[in-house]
Amino acid sequence: MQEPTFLILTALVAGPQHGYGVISDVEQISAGRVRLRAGTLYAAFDRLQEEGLIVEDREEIVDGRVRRYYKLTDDGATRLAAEAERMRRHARAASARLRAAGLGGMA
Amino acid sequence: MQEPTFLILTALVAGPQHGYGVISDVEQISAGRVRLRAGTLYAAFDRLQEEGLIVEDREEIVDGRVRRYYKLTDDGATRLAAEAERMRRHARAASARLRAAGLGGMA
DNA sequence: TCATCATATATCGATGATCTTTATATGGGT
DNA sequence: ACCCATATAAAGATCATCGATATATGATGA
Repeated sequence: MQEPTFLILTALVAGPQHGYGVISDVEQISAGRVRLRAGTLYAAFDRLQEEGLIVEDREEIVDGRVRRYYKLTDDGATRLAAEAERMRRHARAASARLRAAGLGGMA
Repeated sequence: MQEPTFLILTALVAGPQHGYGVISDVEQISAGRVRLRAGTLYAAFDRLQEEGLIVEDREEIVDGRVRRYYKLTDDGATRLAAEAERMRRHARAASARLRAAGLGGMA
């Protein structure tokens, strides 16, 4: 699972959100470092729904525009937890080795 | 940076290694979970050398077969440290939210 | 008022990067 | 005769990026 996908799932843990809500949330989560493109997001929505990790929650009409909300499924939460664990393990392995080698820009 | 690339760099922190050495090392680092394909590896070697994150170290001939060793550059180590930090941050954000929501398969 | 511009929202298609799959080549060990 | 270690290459898949389009409302300004 790549970074944008991971962050989209993370955003949805906090409750159902629509496209643009996810975009701003991800920007916050990543401290402004990850700015999702609309194309990336909506393609990911389709794919994740296909995989059963998210589902459409509801639609609202606000100022004449549709807002489509998606929410995380149980499978989605389980999957996200597994991915987080995997990332933590890999990050730990890398840092341990960098420390052992006295390298690694921890200036 | 995707997972295979990250793990290849991690493997090289421990010192210069050749293709098949990296494959076994990555298998160890990831506790058997990530098994690099030859195609993935050699393509990544080319790309990472292009980017200046690794360099060719030396060649050996063992039993008539070439072994080409690569090693991490300083840029490579810095980059790996940054990626590890980024992953840790994202993993932490996801876990915090999952915990707050009482979800997340931490059975 | 009317035209224009910006904003929020969603959609689509082309392109690009990275990984997977599969096949090929070679020399030594069993 | 076959398997293993090692490297290379090409086709295909997946996912992300980039850039464009569409629509309705709100804001700006002549």
